[in-house]
Amino acid sequence: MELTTAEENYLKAIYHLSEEGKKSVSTNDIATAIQTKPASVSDMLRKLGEKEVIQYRKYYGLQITELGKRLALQTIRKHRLWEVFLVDKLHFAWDEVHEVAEQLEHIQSPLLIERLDAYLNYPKFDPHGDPIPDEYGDVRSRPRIALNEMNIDQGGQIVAVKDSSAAFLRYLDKVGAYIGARIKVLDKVEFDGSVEILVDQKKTLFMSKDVASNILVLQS
Amino acid sequence: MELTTAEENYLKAIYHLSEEGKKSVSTNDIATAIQTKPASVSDMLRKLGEKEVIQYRKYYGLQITELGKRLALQTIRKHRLWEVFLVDKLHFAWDEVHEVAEQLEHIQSPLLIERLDAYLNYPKFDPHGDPIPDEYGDVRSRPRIALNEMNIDQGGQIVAVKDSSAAFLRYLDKVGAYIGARIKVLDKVEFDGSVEILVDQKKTLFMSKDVASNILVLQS
DNA sequence: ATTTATTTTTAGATATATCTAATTTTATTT
DNA sequence: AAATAAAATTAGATATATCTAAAAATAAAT
Ligand SMILES: [Mn+2]
Ligand SMILES: [Mn+2]
Ligand SMILES: [Mn+2]
Ligand SMILES: [Mn+2]
Repeated sequence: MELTTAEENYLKAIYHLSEEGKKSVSTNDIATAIQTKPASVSDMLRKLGEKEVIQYRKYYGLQITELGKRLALQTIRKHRLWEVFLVDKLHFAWDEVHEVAEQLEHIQSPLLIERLDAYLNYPKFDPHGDPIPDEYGDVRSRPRIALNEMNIDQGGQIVAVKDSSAAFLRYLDKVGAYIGARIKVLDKVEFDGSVEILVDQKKTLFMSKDVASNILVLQS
Repeated sequence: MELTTAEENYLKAIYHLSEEGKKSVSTNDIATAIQTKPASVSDMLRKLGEKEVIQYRKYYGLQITELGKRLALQTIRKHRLWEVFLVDKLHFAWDEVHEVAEQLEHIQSPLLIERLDAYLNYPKFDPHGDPIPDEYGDVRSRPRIALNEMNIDQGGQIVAVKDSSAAFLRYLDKVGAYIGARIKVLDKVEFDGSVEILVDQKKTLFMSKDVASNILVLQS
């Protein structure tokens, strides 16, 4: 069972939406995620249904199948391994890797991925803190909490970001929030949900609720 | 000016055929090289003509333009850099790299190639001894002679192979002929053009004219 | 100089992936 | 419950890339 590049992109989007969104995934959601038109999505859903990577009933949502999950996780694995390569070996910034990994994830060669994984020393997380599935699609996920949901005086370590857009990542670079940083919540503003945190026991940072909600913390 | 993957593959084939074949490149030659049908080639030639990477007159051959050469060399540069990466870093055998490089060469990212080149320490030749064009398309070519055209007692160093097929490369591995090996012609058989050579001053090897003609030597 | 053979191009299909506009189905209001 | 709004699908185009079969142009042979 081989998928085209377009099919892999759709399936990956469907997998991500299924994971987070809980309830059923809508045609419009997919169209938004993948920057295309709903008409194109309908067409593709029919094809993905025929290939049995989703279960699809017209007008009623869809459900990703076990086969679909396995294939999506394979593509995600490739995407994240390439991101590690770009950052660790080619010294890309973490906001520069996404577009390129979006292309590299479609290269077909099991040997390549096996070797790349070994070369990178079997990394468990990508530069944005997202877990890298193993070759069987198993994901070791850590219990993470959004920074805006922590209470005053609670501490932890930044382990991932929800938003991987270049704009957001560059903002984090600028204010000095990075993956691995140890943080503690100093204050929370009831009114707008913004927070004040202490980074690495030396620097205080104010951030809006919007920003904080996109930072994931492993509590200690 | 951006080319599709298919256009890049055609242009690369046309460039290679133009270089070696001397005279004009035929539709059938391209079809053979690229494993497609002449009808498909005709169609593509029209498109490549419109994009001005070749000069095309129906029924009379074609000529690659300066623009076309520049773009072809860019793709060739990418292909060969990836081959070096696969062999040097991921420990692929030299007969395993071609298919994968054929895909990787189409990844669009100037930064990626720039960084990859630096990471590999600006290699000048790929694993098959072929020169890697610089970012401006300049190729430093060495004067090379086919092994079957050398005379008895002449010596040199194997620097490249003409045929990069897995079958041929594995044969060379098996008999112990590799790029970098120092060789000397011990004997030539008039009748069938086969040769006997001394490798690294210790091992003698017999090879047919067909094999010898695909081994390129830098004479000393 | 015709005839024949070869090469190349065109015509017409098929497959993928996308779009706009129209239609259909489901969901929400009144 | 009927009317209206929203979401999803289908119809019909366009663009790329490929194929087979037919036609046209060039090259080779008699
Ligand atoms: Mn992608
Ligand atoms: Mn990532
Ligand atoms: Mn290619
Ligand atoms: Mn090569």
